[in-house]
Amino acid sequence: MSVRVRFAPSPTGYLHIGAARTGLFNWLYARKTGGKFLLRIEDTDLQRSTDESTRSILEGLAWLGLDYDEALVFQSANADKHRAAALRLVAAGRAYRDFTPKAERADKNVKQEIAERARERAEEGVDMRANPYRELPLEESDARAAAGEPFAVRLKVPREGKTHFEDAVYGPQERAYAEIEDLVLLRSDGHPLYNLSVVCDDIEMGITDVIRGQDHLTNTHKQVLIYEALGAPVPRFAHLPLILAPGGKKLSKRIHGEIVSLTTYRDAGFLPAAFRNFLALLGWAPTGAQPAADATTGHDETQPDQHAGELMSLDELIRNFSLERVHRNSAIFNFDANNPKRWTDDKLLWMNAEYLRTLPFEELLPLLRAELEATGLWRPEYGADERAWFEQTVDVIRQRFFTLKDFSEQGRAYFADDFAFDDAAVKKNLQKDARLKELLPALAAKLETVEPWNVETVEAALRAYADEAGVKAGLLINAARTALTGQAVGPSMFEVFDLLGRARSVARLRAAAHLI
RNA sequence: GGCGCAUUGGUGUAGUCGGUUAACACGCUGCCCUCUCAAGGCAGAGAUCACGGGUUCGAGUCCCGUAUGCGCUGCCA
Repeated sequence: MSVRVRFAPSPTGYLHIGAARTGLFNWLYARKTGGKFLLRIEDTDLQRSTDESTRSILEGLAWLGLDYDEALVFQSANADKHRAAALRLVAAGRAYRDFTPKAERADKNVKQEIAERARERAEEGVDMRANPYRELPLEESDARAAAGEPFAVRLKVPREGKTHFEDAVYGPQERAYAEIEDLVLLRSDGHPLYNLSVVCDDIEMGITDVIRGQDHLTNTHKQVLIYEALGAPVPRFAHLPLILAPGGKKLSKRIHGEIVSLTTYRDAGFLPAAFRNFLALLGWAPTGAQPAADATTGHDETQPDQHAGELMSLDELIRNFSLERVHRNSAIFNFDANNPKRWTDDKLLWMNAEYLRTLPFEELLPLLRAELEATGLWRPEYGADERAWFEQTVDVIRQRFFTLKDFSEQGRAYFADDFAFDDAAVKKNLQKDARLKELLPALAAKLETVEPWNVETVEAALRAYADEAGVKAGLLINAARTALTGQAVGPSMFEVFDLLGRARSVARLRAAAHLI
């Protein structure tokens, strides 16, 4: 049977990077096996689900390039089927109606409350099968339901025995029935609960492999029980290690904020390919990961590489991916909220810069164009008459950029005249030496007559003038860098002169004299 | 509390059936290059493989225990 996997996020906030990683692994597995990758929005918690979240999830997946096969499924649309399934189990004696009034629970310290209750129950040795309605005759149960008495539906978990399944990542798993309560399938208001809905939908969608976060590992036993009660084949399971915050703490939206949202990275100018590559390496590694230089790419499209590097194209990712190589311990997503330079994982930043430097210009262009358009720096000429200039400029400046944002921020001076001057750069390169107030305009005058205008001629002219004025060429070069780009750092200065052209260069040298 | 899972340098990872100096990437330090900053090149610091026992001629690799972290334990998903 061909593989069918699904990614099933709940739309209760933006797309979490951990969820994105789960989506990626599902997608990779589907593409690797020639199977189908389906998408299901688990919006059964109507209180918390929002359309905006759904949009954000869809956008995030599209950004990562994770296209899904077949129609998008909204779990809430299947509630009637889930309800019917629960009632079918009641009729078959695999579940029962529980007429116990619903216990109200303060929504605040749920986790703590649950743990406390579990502890008390364990200490008192409460029998989890002691529900008075568990053995209520079906006729009586039907009658009370027909009379309008509210009820929840619970799965009738056998007293003796255990569930077991083979997890592709965590290996064989077992759990005694005695440790599993008679879980609620249907709330007393008729609302189907998560474990039931998931199983019903996975059955209906023909899911063969359930790949999801490790937080569902122990839930899986309950779901296996539901599959069995429903008489459906149990799929294969693969649970993925969690992604944690520095210190091994849970990575949460509430505590860590934007850092966990996929859209943060898109908006910060990360390249989808780079982010995807980074994400793939969280909890998974190709066989005997080696430096990229040693990659002995066999160029067999279907076989994993002997020694894949860490930088992998989408095709390489697909080719090398396997659930067997997903490991079990959780990964830490490293970042430092108090350090602007380290606001996100170092390796992610490095990887993005690497992609930015090496991506074929054609592939970079649309992303760059979007960034420049968004910041009002794009000019149609860049795609037409000035395309050669644009490409040359981008190739020069991208060598030391980290994100797409750098093109519109540090790189603004290449595309517009209204760029900002970095204070530290002005102090260091312009105000450091008062002579520059005269030297810069004089240099401008010299450059006005240089023919032709290119890297060599400008360099020769500048060095000649430095000699003539009795100053080190470096003084003029560094001052010019700040005068022309507003920055203290950047590409080789003569390249910059060449790219900006005579008119702009000269004008900016003169204008900068006023800053001294 | 119970049950489950995990634990290799700061981070991500490699380490096939246990076999001499624990590998790679990011980050960090220094040097080279140089008009700055990156990139690149070179050199280096950083791990008694969580801890304690055991099995073995020999254990990161197998077994037991402890600690720590995480997950589940809900008429949340």
